[in-house]
Order: sequence, then C-alpha cells, then structure tokens
Amino acid sequence: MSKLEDILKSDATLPLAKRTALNFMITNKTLSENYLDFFKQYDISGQQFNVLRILKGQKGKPANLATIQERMIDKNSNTTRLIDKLILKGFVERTICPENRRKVEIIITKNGLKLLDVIDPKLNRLEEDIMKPLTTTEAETLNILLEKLRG
Amino acid sequence: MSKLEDILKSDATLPLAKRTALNFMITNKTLSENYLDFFKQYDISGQQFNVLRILKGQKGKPANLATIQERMIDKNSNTTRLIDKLILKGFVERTICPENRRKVEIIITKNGLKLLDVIDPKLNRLEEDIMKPLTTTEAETLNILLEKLRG
DNA sequence: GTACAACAATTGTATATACAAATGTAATTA
DNA sequence: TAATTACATTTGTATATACAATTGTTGTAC
Repeated sequence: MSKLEDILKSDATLPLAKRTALNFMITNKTLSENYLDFFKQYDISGQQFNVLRILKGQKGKPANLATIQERMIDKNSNTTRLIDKLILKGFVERTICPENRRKVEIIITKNGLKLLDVIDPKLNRLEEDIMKPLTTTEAETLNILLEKLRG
Repeated sequence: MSKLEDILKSDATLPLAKRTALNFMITNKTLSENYLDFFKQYDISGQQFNVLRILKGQKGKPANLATIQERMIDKNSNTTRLIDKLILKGFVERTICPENRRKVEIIITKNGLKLLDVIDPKLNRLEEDIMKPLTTTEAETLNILLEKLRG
C-alpha cells in the first residue's frame, strides 16, 4: 500500500514535479511518525531533543538563544518556550548573561546529559532501521539528490 | 550554505543513516516553507487546499469525513475543524447525510472550484521550479528511492 | 422492543507553531 | 548625557495538531 498511485487512489498520471513533491511529503509523514513515536516514550519532543544535542555539543560552554536557534534543524519561532519546557523537566538551566544582560546562557544539566546517553544509541538503532530498505549506495545517492534539491 | 556539514556546523562525520535522516528533514523544511509561502497568498493552508482537491476529484459526488481523511496526505486528526474553516470561507458546504444521519456530506462550492482553477496552474509552476535543480532522470531516481524508503 | 455494541463525527484539552508586538538592555550619536 | 537605534529575548494572539472523551445515530442480539 505504499506506492504513490495506491495512496492517492488517482488513475491520472501526475506531472513529474508534482509526483516527486507528493512522494516526498508522504515519505516525510512516515518518517516523522517514526520519530514522534520514538520520542514520545521519553516524554520529549524531537525539537527538545535537538536542543539538548546542541547544548551537549557545546561541551560545557553555555549557549544563548540565538546560537541555539541558528543550529536547530527546524528553526523554531519560539525557542524561549521550548527552553521553558526543558527547564521544567530539569534538563537545562538558564541564567542571564552577566556580560550582556540582554542575552541568556543556557546549559545542559547532568540529567539532560544522562537522558541523551539513554536516547542516543536507541535513536541510532531506529535510524538504521528506518534506512534499512536502502542499500548503502542508494542511501548515498539519496543524500546527494536531497542536497541537490535544496539548490 | 546548503551542505549538511555547513548547516550542522559539526565536523564529526555522522553515521549514514543519521546523515540521511537529517538531510531529509532539512530538505523537508525547505520544501514546506515554499508551500507555506505559496498558499499564504491565497489565505488557505496546504491541508485545506488538499481537501478542496479531493472534493474536486469527487466530481459532484459528495464526500463524507472518513473518505476525505482516508485520502489526505497528512491524515489530519481533526478534519471537522478543517472543514469548518473551508465553510467559513465559502469553499465547501456540509449537510447531514439523509441515508445515515451519522455521516456528513461535503461538497465543494463554485467558489471553491474557482479558487482551484486559479491555484492549480501556479502550483504546478512552483513545483516545476522547486524540482528544477534535478534532471528528469534524477527526479525519477528520487521517486524510486523515496518509495523504497517507505518500505 | 430494550439493551448493548459499533459507527461517524464533534468537542475538549493540551501542546506546538507562526508571526507580530512588547520588554528590557546596550551601543551610537548629536 | 539625552535621545535614538539596534539587539536579544519574551510575551501575546491566532492557528494548527494530537489525542481522548463525548454525542448522537444505527445495527444487532436477546
């Protein structure tokens, strides 16, 4: 049931560009459902995980909001509230930057790091699993095409 | 600035599966921004457009909620309220199905059809434009890989 | 025919997202 | 140094999405 024509229940042949776009969206939906299910068990959203990973990458150095936003895959228009959630869960801490009181300094806590240690290997396995239908060569080709598509 | 390593500002080489997933998500973000911008000028969401297209495909035959949901790309968990919006805008009409009063019958209005006539050719042009970086062969390959990825 | 299960859609609630406006701080300039 | 501009984040508001609970209707079993 995963062929495009079956899904759309349309006999009309679509223009290549539209067909590609639709195929992309459907695949995206499948992928994001996988991620959603995965993160749900840790009571965290994909975005929140992403922020934790960025903060871990800072290796102790605090990050301010602008830096985090810059590095997020899905540049969130409301990172403040995303951080609020992570603070409530005890995964990050936020203080006002003493050199420039307009900025904030955000760091990941011990608990945040512990969560990442649990999630990371399982996420790797999930991703291996998702990509299993593709051979290594096919996956490499897909990467090339995806980058090309972004122009 | 569209290579994955540049975006993530990470020197570490990622496992292929993770790299592919990230690449996919970033490309998805780019694509969906394009669509969002496009539909915004018609004061309609992509989902709402999708529903109108499904209804047009019915060729006058009314559709009930379940049918619409089944055919939606992004199976919405709240199609009722999506239809509410379209009714407010005058693009669809909803009546209770006389044979089975649990069901509803939804049809697209003249105005809805008129909107589609305006949007459709422009959307085709947008999609051509988005896919321009790929040759025909590359787009065909991408389609194959995307379908394969869904398993 | 009454009770009960199944069906189809709607409503409620919590959370997420997009965008604009507002707040508070720092830098610039006259 | 007072006023203005730019900066960094937060807050407000509208809309979108996810999921569970509810409503109203139909079908079925007894």
